Amino acid sequence: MQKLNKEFYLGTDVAVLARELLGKIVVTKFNNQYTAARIVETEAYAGIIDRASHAYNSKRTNRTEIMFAEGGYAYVYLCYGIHHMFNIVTNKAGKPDAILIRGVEPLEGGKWMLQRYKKDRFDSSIGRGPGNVGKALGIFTAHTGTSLLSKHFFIAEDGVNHLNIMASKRIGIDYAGAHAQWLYRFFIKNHPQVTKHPFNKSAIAML
DNA sequence: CCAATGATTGCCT
DNA sequence: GGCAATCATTGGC
Repeated sequence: MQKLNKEFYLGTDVAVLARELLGKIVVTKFNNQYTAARIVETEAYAGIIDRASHAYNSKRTNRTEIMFAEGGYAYVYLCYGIHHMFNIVTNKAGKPDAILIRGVEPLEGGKWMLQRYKKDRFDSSIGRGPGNVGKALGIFTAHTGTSLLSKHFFIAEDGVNHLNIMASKRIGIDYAGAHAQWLYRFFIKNHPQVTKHPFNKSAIAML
């Protein structure tokens, strides 16, 4: 399995990168628990010009500081006090783009995932939704700032496969005004680990 | 200092 | 379809 290199993360078009991440594999090996899952849904957040981005208007806080680093780091933040949201920082240093991983298909380490959910059987909710991505893979806010070129936390190339990719508006960002209309959400058509949402119906197929 | 809230989820009726 | 859970971060005082 080939680890994505630094150049990938330095790409300057966050929407293109969000689409390219579909099908790739997130690998974590925390506390000696190996888990891997295929990315099936992403959202792009375009740095300082995007009203939906935490770094909009160059807003720098302790939390968002990692977004301003060069691409290739994890940005993990807590949402609603419960959900650990895993983002991938991209672009050059000073260009705070990020990609939210919203859905993954479990591939390896199912027993660790079940343990994290306190379940004894698999169901399609495991890995579906951004909060569940962190939950399945054991990613917490403490991992923010971790390099994705490290041994225990990285993204890997998957072999070849033709994916049926759809684009839609992003979920849960009504406050972003006109920017909420951008087609910056990408997902694999009809995949069970993709969030169920009305936007799915108006999504556009991509070549 | 302190109140308000969110790139959400899952359980309830 | 409605809504409670739960807390770090944020911004206002």
